[in-house]
Amino acid sequence: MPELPEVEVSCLGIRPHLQGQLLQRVVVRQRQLRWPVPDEVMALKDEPIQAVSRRAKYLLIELADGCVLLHLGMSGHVKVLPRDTPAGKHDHVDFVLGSGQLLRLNDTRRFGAVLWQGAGEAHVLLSQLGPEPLTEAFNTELLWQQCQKRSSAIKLVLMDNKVVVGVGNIYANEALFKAGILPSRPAKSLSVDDCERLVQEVKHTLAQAIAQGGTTLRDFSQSDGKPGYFKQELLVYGRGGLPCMRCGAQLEEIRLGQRSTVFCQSCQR
DNA sequence: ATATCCACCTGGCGGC
DNA sequence: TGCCGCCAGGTGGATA
Repeated sequence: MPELPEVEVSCLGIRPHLQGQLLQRVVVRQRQLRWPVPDEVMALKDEPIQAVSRRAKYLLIELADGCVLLHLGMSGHVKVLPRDTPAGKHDHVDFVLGSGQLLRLNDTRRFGAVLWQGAGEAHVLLSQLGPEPLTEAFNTELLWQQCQKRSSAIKLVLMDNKVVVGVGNIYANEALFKAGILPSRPAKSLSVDDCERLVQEVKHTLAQAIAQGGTTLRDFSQSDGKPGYFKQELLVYGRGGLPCMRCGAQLEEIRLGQRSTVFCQSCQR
């Protein structure tokens, strides 16, 4: 479920419920996520929440002495619920708020994580990350320079979070299709023009998905806001073997870096 | 440094 | 129905 747009929409959704509230305590039912939930987080007591933000696919809950980092992995999601809501399967962690509500992390596959970053420190997992895709820091020049250094397929470069964060498998497929670039093209072979189109389509696709998610996933305090998502907008992802929406040719499906990759032989070069 | 592959975990689906 | 293999939105880490 979570690519960058879902994380951003989650961030926007939970922020009004968390910001300015007291984080009274943290209830951990399953400590073993991708890494064990750190002691510092387990021990939190009556900490005012100063802000809620996002970096890459991490949600940041900012406190006075540091920051709780949440990563949703492949199957995680967060919800704001009344405090007395019974916990169900895979409801691993609750952040109990002074408002009478709680923020609940549910993660079936447990690839997600809860981490701690002390005030003034940069968590090692965050310190190596590339620019945010929706900022000016991610631009044609940067992508082109990164591509010059790489012999691997452009799709892999696009999904490398040292190059740019937040471009997962769905949106890599989509953006490459819209930019008319074959996913398997060696990154080195991209022209400045190719990079310009690609940067533009990455930004456009992510922004559009956020806008859609924002309309379907508005209320995080309800039991479920499971989105109609962005699914109806997908042009290639999940459509291998089906006709290209643009030219009608049969879409190809291959594996690239062990990830499913779909493209149109005639629309992408 | 870079590229490749594996691992982590649960559940849903198609095929037999 | 039941069992089996395969696949899934991520990404750190081991290995060559």
